[in-house]
Amino acid sequence: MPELPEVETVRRGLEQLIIGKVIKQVECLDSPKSFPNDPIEVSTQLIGASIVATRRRAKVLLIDISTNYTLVTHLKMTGQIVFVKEGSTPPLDPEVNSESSLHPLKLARSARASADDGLRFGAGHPNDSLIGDLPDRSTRIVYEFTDGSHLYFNDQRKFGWMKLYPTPEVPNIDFMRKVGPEPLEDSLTADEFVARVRRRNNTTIKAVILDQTVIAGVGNIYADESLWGTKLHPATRVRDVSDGDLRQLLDEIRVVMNIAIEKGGSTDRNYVNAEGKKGSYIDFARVFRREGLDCPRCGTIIEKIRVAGRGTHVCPSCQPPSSD
DNA sequence: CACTTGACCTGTCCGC
DNA sequence: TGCGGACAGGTCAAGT
Repeated sequence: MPELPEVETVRRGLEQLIIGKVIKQVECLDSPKSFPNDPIEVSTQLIGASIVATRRRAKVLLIDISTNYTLVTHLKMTGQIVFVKEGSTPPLDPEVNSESSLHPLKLARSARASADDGLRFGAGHPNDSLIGDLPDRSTRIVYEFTDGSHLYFNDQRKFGWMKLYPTPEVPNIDFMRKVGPEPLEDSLTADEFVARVRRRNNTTIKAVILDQTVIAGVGNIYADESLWGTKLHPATRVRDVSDGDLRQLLDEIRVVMNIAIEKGGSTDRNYVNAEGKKGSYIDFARVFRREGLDCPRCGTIIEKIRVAGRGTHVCPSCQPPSSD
């Protein structure tokens, strides 16, 4: 699901693909929730304007427009932003939106997941003629640029949203005011991280690092991965975690996120980058979605439990539960 | 106030 | 084969 590394991958892709392009038309194919702005304001501020920059804060993507407005986007769980060149076949990996019949685990573990796409292609999709074609059933908003290329905002589950704000107002958006520091910026020191986590001494360590007001951008995948790296059980209360372990946890968050950005993010089910391609971090994951498989560190079978209301993956040997 | 749970959605998988 | 229910998880609102 789009967490910090996935959103950053999309941002970098868009930076190469849409800077300078001029918007010719905007079409909203869905309820106002996907695009709750006044349509007249949207067309006034967007039509004829050009894309000047792409930014990211936490899991929020920011696309700056020449009219001093910014498209603020949250992909939530199943959102995608896909760029398609004029006249080119849309590159969206067909199995991503067509919900292949394969179990995600088998998909993730398949050594050559892409090699047999062709077979799954015809067999799995309900409508072969629409395979990989955009817009599709999940498309919410379509931007057409003057050169004939398109940008699609897709979201199967409609949790995501895209909203237009005057650029100077972006820092005043409620979420932006409350969100915690960026984990990959040097300005976040280990001391500050420990202090922020310690404010929530009575809850579980996993719930705390998922809290966007404590630290930005950590979601379920990288929470499980970084806790495994620190050998901390996700249900451990913060008060039972040492300062040293908290410092190491920040290091692990940084390590897994940097690797994930290198790998182009994690595609569990729906995530694709700005060119419609899947990320490969999931193949390097050490616990996430690996229940029933061997822990890569000690060989113990990885278990799936529930912590902070989320599916949670742990090695019961490396990450023993605290006695509490 | 601190913390947990449910709602928002759609599609898939599993058991009966 | 069909059907109901559990599940997936980012964030906010409501509840304890």
